[in-house]
Amino acid sequence: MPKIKIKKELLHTPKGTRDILSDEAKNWEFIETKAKEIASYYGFRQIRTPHLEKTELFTPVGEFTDIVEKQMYSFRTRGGDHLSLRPEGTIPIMRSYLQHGMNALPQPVMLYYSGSFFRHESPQRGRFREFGQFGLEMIGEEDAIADAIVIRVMTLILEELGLGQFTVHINTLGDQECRPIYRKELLNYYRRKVNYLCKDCKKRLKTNPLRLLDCVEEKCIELKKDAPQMIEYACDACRKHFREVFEFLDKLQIPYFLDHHLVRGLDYYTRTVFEIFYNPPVPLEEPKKAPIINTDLEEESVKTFPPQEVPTEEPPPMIVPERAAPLKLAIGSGGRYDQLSGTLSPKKIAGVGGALGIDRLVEIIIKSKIQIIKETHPKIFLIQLGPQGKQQSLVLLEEFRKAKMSVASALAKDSLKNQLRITNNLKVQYALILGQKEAIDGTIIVRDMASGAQETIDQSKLIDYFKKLKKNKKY
RNA sequence: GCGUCCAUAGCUUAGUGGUAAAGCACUGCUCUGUGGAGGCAGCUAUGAGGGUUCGAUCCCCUCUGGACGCCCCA
Repeated sequence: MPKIKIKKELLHTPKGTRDILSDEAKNWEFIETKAKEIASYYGFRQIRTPHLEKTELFTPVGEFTDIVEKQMYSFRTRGGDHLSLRPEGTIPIMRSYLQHGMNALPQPVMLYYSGSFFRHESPQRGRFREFGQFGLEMIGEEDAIADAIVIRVMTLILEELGLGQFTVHINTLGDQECRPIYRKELLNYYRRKVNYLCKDCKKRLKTNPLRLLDCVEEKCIELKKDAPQMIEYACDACRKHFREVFEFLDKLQIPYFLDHHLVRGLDYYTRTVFEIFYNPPVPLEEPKKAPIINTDLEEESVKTFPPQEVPTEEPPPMIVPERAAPLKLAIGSGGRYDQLSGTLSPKKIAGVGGALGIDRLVEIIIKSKIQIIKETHPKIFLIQLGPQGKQQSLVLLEEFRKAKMSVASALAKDSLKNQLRITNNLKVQYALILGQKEAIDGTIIVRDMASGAQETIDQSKLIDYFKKLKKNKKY
């Protein structure tokens, strides 16, 4: 045999992507199943859109956002079309809504989706180039109750997964009417201080002034303190909408946090925006000192919005140990996008949605050792010996399947010892032994693995035998 | 895009300027039809490419990949 030169680098998933192996995949499946179940209960129905869309479709994400600027997987097809792997879920769904005239359906149209999204970024904790999201969209409803329902269902999913320790950060970005006014104010404020801004923020001033608010440079944080806040400039309608949203959240006892500096990376958002953070019960590292940003936020939120009381269950004071990264990662986010449809069609369609990052949920579940999936062992294992035993075992397995009983086997193995070892490793309760002799006699040996007791019975009575055991809760 | 650290078998780790050791796992045998143990055997690695050197897995550079942070985001 000539030696083959093996390209080892081929045996590696592309950067930022990974295989989800069986054990982890169980968690994915569990999360997705749970999420679908809850979303369906609330009236959301599934939608599956292509992983590929026309590149241009995503421009409403924002011309100067990183996503559009440099994170999209875009390419030209052989036919000359410009396509992209979808970097987010909302726009394709809005496209679908418009394409299929869903405005003719009873409104709002409530949809959920689950699948992969793609962004070309440098990978790090909780960030991959292909990542999973479970998302909800409620299209065709302007009322604040829609915002609340989206948040309710998302948080309910978290609770049901045993991840009840979260805080919803929420803010309003105003609408077409009031945001430009606010933007202007913000610009006025910062223009006078342009020399004190960091390099990035000087750029932001031109491209996306709202982003100035979440800069983490010390000098910018300092300036932010006195910066005008959106809520002060929100028009009456936006103000009312925002108040209604967190009145609903109060009612639902969802721990939230008015974060006046929350702005999102996607330009199409209007009014409500939110991000959900997970707060582990026990921080991985003790916080050395309270981070400036958060104490600062907390005071402001109370001060700025007295009309409603902050929920009695005070959101945990966002302890963000400086070095414990997991806490900083949003596990879900979303917002309202009443203007989005306007960029794609003449129709004005309101909408609100949000998505959970499945990769991050899985990570939390694994790290915090939350047992969501019971380990399941097969209860019965079929051992076969000899050619006839092997043949007959195929027949028996099929009978078990029809009877809806699950039976494990290792048909490729030949030695009894080997198969028994596997049976034992799988912690199986009963082994069935079907050898040449039994195959000819039409019998089979049932072995209780715990006691080692065996009895020989007719194959024809096998299913009934186990049905009876099951009835008596013997396994 | 930037920064810090990292790279030895499927996994977890040793080790040395003279081509590598162990545990776990896996496969088989011991034992043509009765498991968990033991024994024996087998398998598999210095991420890629350059440089320094008589000689590099070890020192240097580049690349690739990873972890973490920044930016940004789920």
